[in-house]
This record gives sequence, structure tokens and C-alpha cells, in this order.
Amino acid sequence: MQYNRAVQQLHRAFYDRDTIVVARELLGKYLVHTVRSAARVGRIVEVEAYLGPHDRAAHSARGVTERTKVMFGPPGYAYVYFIYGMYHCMNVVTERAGHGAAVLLRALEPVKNLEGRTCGPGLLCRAMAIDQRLNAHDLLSANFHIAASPKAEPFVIAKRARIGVYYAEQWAKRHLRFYIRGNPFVSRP
DNA sequence: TGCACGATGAAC
DNA sequence: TTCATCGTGCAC
Repeated sequence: MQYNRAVQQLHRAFYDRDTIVVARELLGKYLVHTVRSAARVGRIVEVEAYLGPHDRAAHSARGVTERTKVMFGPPGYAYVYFIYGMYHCMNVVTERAGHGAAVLLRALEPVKNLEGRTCGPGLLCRAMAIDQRLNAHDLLSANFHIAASPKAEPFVIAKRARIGVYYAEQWAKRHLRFYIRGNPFVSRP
């Protein structure tokens, strides 16, 4: 894989924009986590946008807490949380500090050094070796970041309702899940 | 200090 | 449809 971090790593300004725009543009980008000098790389094929405290489905809807404070921090940081007693989920914090928005990464297409399934937020974190230790980690770093893909292949973006947020009333119905149409690694096409 | 439940995934 | 499994948030 041709890869030049200096050229391809996304900058802070990428994340400091409207959350839906960031969510859509994260599709096709490469998530990179280097573990024991081996770069694990996956192409992002499915995401969900969580818009802020007004979004009833977002963790930030409960306000600033010990867990959600990262979501209210500056953009371009990882928000990693533990769920159902066994899985981790990874988000990318968006918009300016205090806003409380983030994009959940739901599925990856394996590119390099990935073993096991990567379709679904829990499996994705397991394959990428992402856990609580990476919570609040800056994504503008050498070992953990997101980069533009070396060869941008064209794709069509599909949008659907988010998964597992049935309790969020009208917010449960909004089409804030985005994925690459036809990609076999999407968790729920 | 206790307890209900969840941005999941796998089995049945 | 059910269950594993435990941190978080809020009630008491």
C-alpha cells in the first residue's frame, strides 16, 4: 500500500465542520492504528452522525459527564466507550469544543494487518485493537489517525436510520447513518 | 450505595 | 428472541 502520512493524514480543520458533512466525508478514508510497530489499516465504509445534546440518541444528550466530556472537547479526538460489558465503540469528535457531537465508526473494509471481522462497531474495535486506553487520544498522531486513501475510488453514499436508538423518539427515524452502497463489509445494508 | 440499562454480537 | 457482561448515570 502506497502511504505517506505527512501528505494524507487529515488535519484538525477536517473535523471542525458540520457533523453530517464530516460523517459523509469519512467514508472511504483510512483508519490507521499502529500496534507493536505494525500499522493496522481499515477503510471506513459505514458511519453514524450524533449531532449534539439536542440529539436524543447521542450520549451528549445527558450533558457533560465523566464519560461524555471527550465528546464536548475539541474536534479530531477519539471518543471510545465500553458497551454491553464486552465491546468498545469508537467515535471521532466533530465541531468546535463545547458542541458535543461525534461520528461513530460502524464498519471497516480490511486493508492491512487486520484479522477477524470488522463489520459492526464492536468487532471493528476488536480487530483494530481499540479500547478505553485510546479514549481522548488525539487523532493527529503518528500511531493513531485517519488519512485520505491513496487511490480514491468513486462510490455512492446510502443513508438510513441509525441502529439501536429506537428509544430516541423522532431522532431515531432521522437518516443519520451513512454507508458505501454495495460494499460487502457494511454491517446492515 | 444500589440498580436498570445500553450507539453489540452471536446463538437459538 | 434471548443472553452474556459491566461501566455509567441517576435514583434513593
